[in-house]
Formats: sequence, structure tokens, C-alpha cells
Amino acid sequence: MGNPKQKWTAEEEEALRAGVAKHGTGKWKNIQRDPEFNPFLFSRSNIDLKDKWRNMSVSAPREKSRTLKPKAGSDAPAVPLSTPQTSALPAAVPIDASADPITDESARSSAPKPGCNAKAVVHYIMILQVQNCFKVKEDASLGTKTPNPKQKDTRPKLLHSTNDVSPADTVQEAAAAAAGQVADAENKSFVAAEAVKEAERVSRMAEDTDSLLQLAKEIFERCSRGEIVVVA
Amino acid sequence: MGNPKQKWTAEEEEALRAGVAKHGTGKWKNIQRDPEFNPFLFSRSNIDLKDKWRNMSVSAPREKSRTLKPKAGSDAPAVPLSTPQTSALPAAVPIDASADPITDESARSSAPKPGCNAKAVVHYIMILQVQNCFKVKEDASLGTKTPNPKQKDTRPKLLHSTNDVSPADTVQEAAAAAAGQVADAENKSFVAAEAVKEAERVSRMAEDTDSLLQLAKEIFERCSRGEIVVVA
DNA sequence: CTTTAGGGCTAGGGTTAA
DNA sequence: TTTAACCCTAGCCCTAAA
Repeated sequence: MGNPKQKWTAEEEEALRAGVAKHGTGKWKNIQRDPEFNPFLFSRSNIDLKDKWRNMSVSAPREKSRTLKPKAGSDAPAVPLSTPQTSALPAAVPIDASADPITDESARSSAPKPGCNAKAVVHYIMILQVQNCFKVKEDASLGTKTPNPKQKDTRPKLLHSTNDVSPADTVQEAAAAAAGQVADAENKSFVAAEAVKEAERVSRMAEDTDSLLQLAKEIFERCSRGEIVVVA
Repeated sequence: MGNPKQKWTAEEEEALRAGVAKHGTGKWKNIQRDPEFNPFLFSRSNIDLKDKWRNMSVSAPREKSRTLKPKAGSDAPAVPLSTPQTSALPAAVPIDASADPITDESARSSAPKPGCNAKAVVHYIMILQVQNCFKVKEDASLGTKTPNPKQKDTRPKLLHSTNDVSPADTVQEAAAAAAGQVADAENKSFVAAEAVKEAERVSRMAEDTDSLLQLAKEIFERCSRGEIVVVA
């Protein structure tokens, strides 16, 4: 086109690196606007920064860091080079809490045909999860500043309707009511996520059922991104 | 970011189109709440609907100057049929020719007993939502697999019925009933994970994905007998 | 309080120039 | 052919305004 393709200079690259160190990846506009870096990056758009970082990153294989918000402390995820200044970084505890392995065996007894039934159960889990997937506005409570000690319950309307007919007007609300009947939904959401993860693995083995895999993935992604998946 | 973007499925888009045809543009929350569309849009917020409509509307005016990959067999432009809301547009878009209703008991509409009917509706919802999540590969791929003689093509699409007894109120009842059926799943939450692991053994039975419906039905029947299958 | 309209931003795929 | 720079757009977020 009419664009000579402006190659990146070393100064620009360094400014980008420093900007990422300060603001974190994904904050391209902030980096570009930052008076500290703008003198070097004024001729680049935020998109350019993003693209450049992508190009720089392909030549720097690094351990994939956890999904981490910018956070007050800087991070050093997949920084291509240099970036001397790094911080300790408290490493926000990933929800990786190792759930106690199931030691219970009582449940197995009721299954006449373990195999088939189990498979059916997998499907059923997924179906239920899809039915009861709620979006939660949990948002970035990890925000840059003012750490909020009091964690608000982000779960929407857990109406403890008990016995009465659900007053819900929509399927969602009805499902929410259903969720309310199960105690400690959050813990269960974790269990569900694990189950789906496992199901994904299982499905992968059965190469044929890629549709199932698709579903499992989708559900799992939703879990991963903060949506609480409740199954009642 | 921790947000894997959730791409819109064809079913969701169609539901949105139908919703706009029914409620008009700008009534995003109404569309989302409408029991007719909620089964397809439950995972989308009203904001999402608005944004999606914006995206859909922007790719209407003209042929792409760029090389546009035409979807084989795709008929209509990816455009909402009528942008203006005022157009009456009585009959929502017919998306599917064979509107084969579910072959099982879900068709029974006359049952005044909330429980039974609700269960049927639950089943119906399950199927619908599973279909939705499966991102049905557009008919084309349907015939590839050996058809099960005992199995009809149960793929329902968006039901624009309006006249049929179905979703409106009974959906809520169905959800409530579903909640009741799994009320005390409390202790069974671990069973899920265990069952999934168990499923690994049978994963090699590369079953036809179409059998999902059968499995769903099986589970449904089990629930009907009072068995609590799973919950996580 | 909830909801909508609109602008802004990013991620990822795609395209072009070298 | 490969690669860096650039383009396009879906999806999502933020804010003001009703």
C-alpha cells in the first residue's frame, strides 16, 4: 500500500518492554499514553504495541504464566528479554486447591451398569451445567489498588425458596432457586469444573465424540473465566 | 486475559434475530428474559445481545469489498432481516423445515399435573440446550453416520411456535421440578467426579454422538423414578 | 435502582510487504 | 517460503444518560 512499514527501533522495543513491565500485558493503551514511554512510542498505536509484543514473544518461549491481572506489582511473564526489574510478586493463590480425593465408595453401589451409567452421568452433568450457568460479575476485585478485604458474595439471587413453587419468572431464576437448594454452591462449582475437566480428557480419548469434547470445552472455559457454574 | 471469548453460535444468533423481531431493537433485557429465547440466550447478558446486534448490523450494507469467504450453502446474508423495529414481521423466520417435535413424552401437553408435565419440559429443555451447545454442524454432516433405525431425527431448532403450549409457564415449573428432583444432591456431589473417572473405562466405546439424546432420556427416566443421579 | 446507547479496548485471525 | 508490520473485527468493558 502506501505504507513503508515502519520498522521498530531498539528504543521503541525497550520502551515497550518497560511499559509491559510497569503496566502488564494487555494494557497497550495505557502504555502508549504513559508519559514515561510516550516519547518513544508516540508514533505507535496501542494496536501496534500489541502486535509488536506478539512478534517479540514468538521468539521467547517461556513458561505460560497464570492468568494474572496487571496487579500492583509488576510481573515478568513471557518477557522476551532483559527487563531487569522484577518484583517478588505474591503470586495470587490460584484456585488450585487440591480437592480431597474421593474416598467414598458408597455411591457406586447403585449403578447396575457402571460403564454406561457413568457415561450417561457425564452427559447429564454437562446438560445440567449448561442449564445452570450463571454469569457472575465478580469482576476484577484484584484491582490495582484498594484491596477490598470484605469479599462480597457474588452469587446472584440464591433464593432459598424451599418448598414453594418457584416464583421465578425465567428459567434462569428458576434455576437459581434450584441452586439455592444446594448448599455451598461454590464448592460444588469447583467439583463440577473438575468433573468437566476430567470429562474433557475422557472425551479426547474417544476420538469419535468430538462434539462431546466441544461441549466439555465450552463449559470448562466458562468455568475458567469466572462464571460460576452451578449444578443443582 | 482469563476471558476466552465466547463466540456466538448460529442458534444464538437466530434466537437474537427472532427476539428482535418479536420485541424490537433496544429491548435486550426483554429478549433475554423471554422464555422463548432464554434457553438459547441464557448465557448472554442484555449487553451482549446489544453488542451482538451491533456487530450483525454492521455487516449488512454491501458486499464486502474484500475477498469474503462465502459460506457454502449459506443462504442469507448475515444480516438481521429487518433493522427497523416497527415492521410487524409476524412470523418469525423459519429456520428449519422439519420441525419435528420431540418424539417422547415431552409432547404431552395436556397433562395438568405439574410434576409430570414439568419433567417432560425439563427433558425438552435439556435436549434443546444440548443441541444448542453442540453447535450443530448444520445438517450436512448429519447423514454421515449410520442412522439408528430406532432413533428419529430429534434435532429441534428454535421453536417459534408461540401457539404451542410449551415453554412459557411450564418452563418455570419444569425448572422448579428439576430443582426438586435433585434437591438433596448435597452428598452426591463427589459422585460426579468419581463417575466421570469411571466413564473413562467406557470411553473407548466411541458411540455415536447422536446417542446423547438417548442418554439424556435415560437419565431423565431415572430421575423420574426418583433416583438422584448426580449433582455437582 | 436497572437498562440502554455508544465509545473504547483487546485478542486473534488475516493480509501485505520485504 | 518465512517473517515482521499492519489491518479487520468479534466480543467485551466502561460510562453517561434515561
